[in-house]
Amino acid sequence: MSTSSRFAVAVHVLTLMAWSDDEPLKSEQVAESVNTNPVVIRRILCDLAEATLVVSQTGAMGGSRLARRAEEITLLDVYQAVNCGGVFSLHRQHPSRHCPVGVNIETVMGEVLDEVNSAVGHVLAKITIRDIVLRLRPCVSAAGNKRKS
Amino acid sequence: MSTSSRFAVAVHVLTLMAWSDDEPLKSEQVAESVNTNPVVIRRILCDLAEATLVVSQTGAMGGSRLARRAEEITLLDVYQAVNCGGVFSLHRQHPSRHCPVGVNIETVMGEVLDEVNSAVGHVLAKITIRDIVLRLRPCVSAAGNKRKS
DNA sequence: GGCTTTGTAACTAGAATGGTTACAGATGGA
DNA sequence: TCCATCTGTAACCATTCTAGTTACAAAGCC
Repeated sequence: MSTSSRFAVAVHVLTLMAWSDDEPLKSEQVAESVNTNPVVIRRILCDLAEATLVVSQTGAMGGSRLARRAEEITLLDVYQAVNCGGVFSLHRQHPSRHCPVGVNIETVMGEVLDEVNSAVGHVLAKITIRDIVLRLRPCVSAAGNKRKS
Repeated sequence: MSTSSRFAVAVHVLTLMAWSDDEPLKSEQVAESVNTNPVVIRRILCDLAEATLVVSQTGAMGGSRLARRAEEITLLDVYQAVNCGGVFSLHRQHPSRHCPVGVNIETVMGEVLDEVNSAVGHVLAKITIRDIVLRLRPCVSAAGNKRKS
């Protein structure tokens, strides 16, 4: 019943960069949009940089920008970059080896976990950061239309 | 990067009951196979009972058994019964409402979360406790063959 | 009535998450 | 060359979650 919000924030960050069209963003600007601390953002940016999804530059006038085009970054790339573990966890303690169920349940549930994770990956691989930007725009235009009426 | 093992344990428990063919199991017996404390098991059994997947009886000679046949309990039933939350979490703090991305990213990521959760459900709905028992047996026979050679 | 077992509350230890401060190192510009 | 700026990262803290544990009331069989 607990997962981290790192994935959602990472997508948010990349979407901001796609939105801001190649202009480097400072961690403080991003933090303001996400409503958190700049260090939290920089930690996530480090993960994204390791996966070559963003490029960061230190120093004055530095910041981070996308390392690829928005349509070439899938949510699966992001999911793997921030390494949020699997959908569920296996047993903490190994079950009894003297029980016919206990001795093999970990293997079987491991297979189930693989199937589930694979299904998640399949969904995420079909969605790119560009798609997220496009899904965002209708909301923005709707707001614009409201003002007009 | 953290989920609970409640789902894996719940499947383990139900599989034990399917294996033991309608003979009521005490929480202490189950705890021995899972290698944990009986109270941990009883807590999970309460969730499973609320979802009418098991029936428990207090008192001497009490215990728990399946409320339906093993082939009529899917892993999706179990997943929902132990309510392990979704695959990932949305933002802890709401993003800035003054940013065109921040103001709508929660909605969009909520939709993505729904898609992913739905894919997980689709996989889990196809696997029953009976299937888990069947997946277990080859391992057991393999162990038997080893002793024979 | 007495023994057994579940249901549940209360407390604890340990881990994970995110927030915060602090600072070294890189970078660009005056 | 010096300074202001920004990232990368360590260290620490508060909060939350998980599961382990003890304890006990209530239910149910013999």
